[in-house]
Amino acid sequence: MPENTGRTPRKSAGRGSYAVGDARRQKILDTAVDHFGQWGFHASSLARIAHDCGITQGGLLHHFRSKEDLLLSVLAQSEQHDEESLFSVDPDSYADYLDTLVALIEENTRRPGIVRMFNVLVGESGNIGHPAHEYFRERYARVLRHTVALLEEGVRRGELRADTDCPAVAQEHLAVMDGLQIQWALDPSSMDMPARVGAYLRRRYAEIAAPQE
Amino acid sequence: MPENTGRTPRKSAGRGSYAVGDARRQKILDTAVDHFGQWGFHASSLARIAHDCGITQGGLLHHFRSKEDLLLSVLAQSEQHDEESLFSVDPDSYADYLDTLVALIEENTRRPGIVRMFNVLVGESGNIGHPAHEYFRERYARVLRHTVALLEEGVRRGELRADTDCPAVAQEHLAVMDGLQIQWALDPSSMDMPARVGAYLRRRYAEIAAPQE
DNA sequence: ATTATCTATAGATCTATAGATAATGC
DNA sequence: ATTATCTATAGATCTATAGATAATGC
Repeated sequence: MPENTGRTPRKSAGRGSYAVGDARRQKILDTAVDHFGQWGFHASSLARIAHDCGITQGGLLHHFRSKEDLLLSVLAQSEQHDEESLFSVDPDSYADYLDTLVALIEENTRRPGIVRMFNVLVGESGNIGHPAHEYFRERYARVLRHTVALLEEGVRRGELRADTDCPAVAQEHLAVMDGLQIQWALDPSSMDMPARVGAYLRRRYAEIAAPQE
Repeated sequence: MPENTGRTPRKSAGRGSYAVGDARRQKILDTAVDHFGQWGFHASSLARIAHDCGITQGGLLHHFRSKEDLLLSVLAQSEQHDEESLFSVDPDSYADYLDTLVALIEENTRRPGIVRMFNVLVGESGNIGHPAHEYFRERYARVLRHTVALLEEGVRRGELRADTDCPAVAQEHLAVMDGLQIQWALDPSSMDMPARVGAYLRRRYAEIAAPQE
C-alpha cells in the first residue's frame, strides 16, 4: 500500500489522498513497470500507460507530475521492496545471505515484468544523462557495498578465508545474477534460473570458505 | 569495408554502389550504433541519426529502407565482427579459447559505444515482438552452442573433467561477461573489466580441469 | 544511366499545461 | 473543500512515401 512517497504533486498542507486515488496510483505504477520494461523509458508513452489504466493522459499527470517523476516513483517503490528483502536481514553467516539471494531470484521468476524492466533500464541508464543514470549507479554501488560488508564480516569472524578479494566476489555475484536474468528473459525455458544461481553461489562459497581445521 | 549485405534496397540488376555511397552507409551504421546505444531502438530517431551523419532523413532512407532495416544491418555487421574474432579460431585447448574471450572483452573496453548498444538492445529484445528479439535469441543460442561444443571437446580430449556440466559453465561464462559489462558501462572506473573476466575464467577453468596424474 | 541526396508532406504520434467537471469525504 | 478526472490544445516531434535535383562513373 503506497503511502505518500513525497513524489506525488500534492500541496504541502492538503488533506492527503482519497482511497480511490491511492488505488489508481498503484495501478499506474504497476502498469508503468510493464511499459518501461517493454519500451524503455524514452519510448514509453504516458498516453498508452494511462489508457491501460483506464484513464486519460491528463488524469495520469494529476498523480505524477511528469514522465520522469513516474519513472523515479516506480524505481523508488521497487527499491523499497528490495530494501526489505535484502538489506533488512542481518544474516548470521555469509552462507545464510546466499540463501536470501537465491530466494530473491526465485521470486523474480514469478515477476518477469520486473525483471524485464530492470534489464532494459539498467542498459539504458548506462548513458550519462539518462534520468535513471544516477539512480542505477548509486543502487549498484550500494548493493556492492552491502555485499562487501557482509563478506568482510565473514572474513572477520573466520567463516571466510582471509585472502578473499571481497570487491571482486561481490561484483561477480551481481554480474552472474544480472547476466542470467538477461538470458532467462530472452528464453525462460533455457534455464532453471534459481538453480543456476544457487549452484554458482554455493561453488563460489566453497572457494572462499575458510578451510576446516 | 561493407560490401552489399543484401539489406540495402537496390534493384536486382543495378550497377552496384558508388564509393561515396559505401562510405556514407558505413558512417550511418557507426552513428546508428551510438544512437541505439543511447536511446534504444524505439526511441532512436532516423532524423537525428541522419543529422549526425550530415544528411537528411530522406537521404538516410535511400540507404536503409526502414528503421528496422537499419537496426538489423547494424547487428549483422557486428555479428560479422564477432564471428571472425570468436568463431573462426579453432583453439587447441579450452584454455586457449579463454584467452580469446578475454581479448574480446579487452577490445570492448576500447569501444564503449558498442557495449552500451548491446546492453540496451539485449534488454529491450527480451520482449517478444521487439525487432531484434529473434536475432538475440538466436545469437545467444549460437554462442552457447559454440561454447558447449568447445567444452565437450575439452572433455573428450581429457583436458576437462568428465563430469563437467558444459551447458551450465557456458551460461555462466556468458552471464559473467554480460553482467560485468553492465556494471562497467554504469561506472567504468569501478573495475578493470578484462582483469575481472580473466580472473573468473581462470578460476573456473581450474575447477573443471581434469586432475593432473 | 545510375546512384545519392534533397524537399515537401501525410498522418500519427508525443509531453505538458490550462481550465472545466465529477467524485470523495471532512 | 479537496481530490480525481476529463477535454482541448500548443508545439514538437516521428516514419515513410513521392518526386525533384545533383553527383558519379560506365
